[in-house]
Amino acid sequence: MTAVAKPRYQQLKDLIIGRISNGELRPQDRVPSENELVESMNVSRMTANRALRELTDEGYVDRIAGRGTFVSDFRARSHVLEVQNIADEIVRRGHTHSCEVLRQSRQHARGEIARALNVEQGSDVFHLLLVHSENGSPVQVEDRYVVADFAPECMQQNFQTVTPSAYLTAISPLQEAEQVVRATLPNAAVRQHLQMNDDEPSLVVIRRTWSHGRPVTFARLHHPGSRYELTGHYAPPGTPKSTTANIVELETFER
Amino acid sequence: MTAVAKPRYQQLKDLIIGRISNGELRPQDRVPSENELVESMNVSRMTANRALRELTDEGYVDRIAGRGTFVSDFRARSHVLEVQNIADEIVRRGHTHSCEVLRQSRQHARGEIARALNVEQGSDVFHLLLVHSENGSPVQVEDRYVVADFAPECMQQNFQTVTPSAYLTAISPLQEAEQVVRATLPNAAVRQHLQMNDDEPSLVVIRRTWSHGRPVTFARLHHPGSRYELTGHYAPPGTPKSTTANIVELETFER
DNA sequence: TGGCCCAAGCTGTATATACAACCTGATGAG
DNA sequence: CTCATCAGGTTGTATATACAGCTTGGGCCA
Repeated sequence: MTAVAKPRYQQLKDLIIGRISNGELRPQDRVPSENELVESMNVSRMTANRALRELTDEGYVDRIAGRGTFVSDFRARSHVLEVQNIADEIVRRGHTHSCEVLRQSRQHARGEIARALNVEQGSDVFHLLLVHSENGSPVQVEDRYVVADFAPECMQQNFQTVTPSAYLTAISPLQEAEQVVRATLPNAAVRQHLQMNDDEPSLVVIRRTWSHGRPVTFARLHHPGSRYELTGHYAPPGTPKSTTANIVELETFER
Repeated sequence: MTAVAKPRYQQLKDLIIGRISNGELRPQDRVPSENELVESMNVSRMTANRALRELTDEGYVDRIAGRGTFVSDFRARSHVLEVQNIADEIVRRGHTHSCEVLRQSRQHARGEIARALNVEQGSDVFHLLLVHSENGSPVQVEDRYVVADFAPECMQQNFQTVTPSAYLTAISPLQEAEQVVRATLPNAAVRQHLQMNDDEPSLVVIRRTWSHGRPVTFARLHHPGSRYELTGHYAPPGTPKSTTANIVELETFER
């Protein structure tokens, strides 16, 4: 038990992250100000300042001089996890998102599913199979497994209106993700759902997501290669924002 | 001219980043200690501490209590930009990397190349075309353009031994990157170089990289879909490292 | 009523100071 | 010669204090 006392600024951060994680503090909610933390937590203002400043850097909160500190919209944090929610992505492009639910069942985890979610073989999991469309054209087949006791209300959800990703992040913040991207020729079922040509490749994203230190969901996301691409932008934390303004859209490239 | 004075801790950071960027400070070199900065820069120790601490968070330097502050090995920083160097990746798997140079020429940037690199039409650029192999099996066709005045020695380099990525990062740290991932059917030339079947899709990564605030290189990286996948792991900066230890390899999955 | 100004509270930065923990190299005892 | 100890430098953390700049809301004045 090498339980050396954690630094006080870290204790403050853990306290606030905890309140955000368990829903006590929700996006847009006001976080105690530095001076309030000084009083209630018995620390100096510089220590409270460091805790809140680091939480800002890590995307948990936003600070506005003269107003206060507020819990970030999850949107602001999600960039850490890259593309998380295809519905948001589509809406951000100004297009309309729709979704068809092909399967929504409870079953026993077997083989690779149980291993991926790190649960016993035969444990209860939910299985979701959805097709997401952009302006009526299918762009993603979502084949997702969710650990049952993480999301007990899963069978009552209407995933046409709230995507699984949005639902899961609403239950608890997703803290860690792992993904694999592949190019494959899809099987007949996927090809049919996505209205793809016979020789069209698909871009497959296999993603596992953690919450509170354990895997909670495992998804295979199939996309038509001709109508979907993944984009990413990476910059170290200290990069001044001005440089990103120079970035030109790559979408105009034709191969 | 809204040239309000930058905060002093930021000035210190810029100063040190500048010395790293221009090669004055190289990996493993000692960075001035907090007390040295206090004396030479006329700041308080807390200000110097903040500058060095943030540079640590951003991956520029490593600090060891009792010893000092040292410029990071670039390897430690590269994770920010995700997969950068396929040779390192292959070596890390314990395999052998080899590379064939198909083209290494100077030419004038046209059309999309000039736009992507944000240079005048007709500006000088270097064009590289390489095939990377893992244990003798080709895994990547690298089709890269480099702004000429950024890397004037480019034609003298032997890219069989040092990959363009490693060469470019050695010249100057890459600070920002943008990438697009697509699944496509490759053209005949790429298919031949990668020894792919007729109906095999390829995973294409299109990447632009910035240094000192301007794009310096633009690359199209083609991979055989059956032998290559992209993997990524995302965690917010504050995540304790213990959780990552739980992560199981996904490579065992078969589709 | 409408507009202005100001006080209060907030964040952002900067300094001076203090103590603890850590590492290294020199010194000295055996 | 070998080993333990110690001094000095370094980072890590914490506090008290100060001032600047921003935002909001209330109250005053015309």
